[in-house]
Amino acid sequence: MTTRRAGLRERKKQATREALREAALRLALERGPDNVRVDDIAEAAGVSPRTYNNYFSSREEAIVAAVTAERGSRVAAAVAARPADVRLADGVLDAIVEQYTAPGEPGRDALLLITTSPALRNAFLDATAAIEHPLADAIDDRLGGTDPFTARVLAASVAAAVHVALERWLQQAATSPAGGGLVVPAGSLPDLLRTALAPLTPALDAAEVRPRRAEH
Amino acid sequence: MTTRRAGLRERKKQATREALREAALRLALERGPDNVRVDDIAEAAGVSPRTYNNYFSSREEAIVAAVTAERGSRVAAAVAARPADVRLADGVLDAIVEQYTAPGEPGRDALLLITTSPALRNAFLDATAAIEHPLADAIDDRLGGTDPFTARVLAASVAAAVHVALERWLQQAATSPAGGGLVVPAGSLPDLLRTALAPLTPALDAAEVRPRRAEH
DNA sequence: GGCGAAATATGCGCACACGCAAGTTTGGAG
DNA sequence: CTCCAAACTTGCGTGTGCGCATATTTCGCC
Repeated sequence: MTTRRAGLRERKKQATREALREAALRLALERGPDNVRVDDIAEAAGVSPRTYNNYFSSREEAIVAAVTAERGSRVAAAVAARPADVRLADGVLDAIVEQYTAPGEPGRDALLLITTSPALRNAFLDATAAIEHPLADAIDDRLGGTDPFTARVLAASVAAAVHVALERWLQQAATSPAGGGLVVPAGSLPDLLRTALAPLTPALDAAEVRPRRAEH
Repeated sequence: MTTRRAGLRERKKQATREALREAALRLALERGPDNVRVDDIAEAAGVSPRTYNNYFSSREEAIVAAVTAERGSRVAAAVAARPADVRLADGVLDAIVEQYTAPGEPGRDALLLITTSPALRNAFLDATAAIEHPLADAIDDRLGGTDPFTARVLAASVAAAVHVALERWLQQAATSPAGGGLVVPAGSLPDLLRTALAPLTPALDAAEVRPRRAEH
């Protein structure tokens, strides 16, 4: 068929996964997050309720996934795409900021929706952990012969910093419900991300400069 | 009464919380983790099943809490107790290693139990997040006039590194009994913690040396 | 010492997450 | 083409997490 690589199976899986994401987000947007049951999402996607939980382990996960899907691989690709002569810290920072400031077309009102419900906020924050493994691989590639464990720790730290930044962002986004204006004027997300990642710069630099064993 | 501080309410809360922890761990040890229902734990602690979920939000949390309780405040206190002239990085590292290598009397077989069940492993790893806030406060105290946000990020990174170390430790603890194929260097938990925290040393040093605003 | 407000404990009900054991589909080997 | 094994889906049953309304306990205050 039109598919090049062997994998009709895999295509179907990705299709249902995306169908579930889209259905979950659409229903949550048009009815509000609390008026959507998993059965509704499953039905809208044309699968059994049980199958839903084979793809997502919580009700909020599918909604959030519509926004955060592929964020991990995107960040990893962005890091890998930086020219080899830029500092690792800069590359990582730019890649992160780039991915988190380009929510694309469908993401604007979706993010507003997420701000609404505490459960969705937590799910959104948890989704940050998904960048850890791809980012670890990307960092490991950059560091060449260094211990992969170090890359792993650095990636986890970056993810943790992003988590803190997003937490702060959501927090002040929720606390500023003044006029009800959907616009969140306060500290911009890029600034928050830069500020949160700044303290890690020395660690990333050190890992890059000293490719040998850590220290005695 | 014998209580000094105002708080009979608080005392009772702590009492039931500890009763739940202890009951959960005891039952899990004598019957195996899968043969313990929340109703059993609640009954053993003398409270309603509903009340259990006012204290712990999952079945595993109580069992794990019996081992990890107060770990956050312990770490924070240990950091605060270091003499003022030692480097922050060293202080944090020593405090962490100290707390995670002194599981005390009741912890040995409990940790073995946790190794058994994947659900318990995850709960144990999630419990690592509890050190973030206390540690952030402790680091903030050390850094004096610096931006608290930086301390927050550093604490989150440390917690993430500890998480990675524990993950690796549990993983090889679970894989080792079966043939022990791929044995990794640095088998002991203290070594793993030191190795995981080492890459963050430059970040902690930099935060300590430059107490003024971040940059630019 | 007693009283009103706040915090906590409990019962009820619902939706959810997931293990298990079928049925159903896919990919490949002969 | 056929058939088998592996992967995926589905229905069922159970235990669980938690919102809500209510009863009970604790605290501050006079």
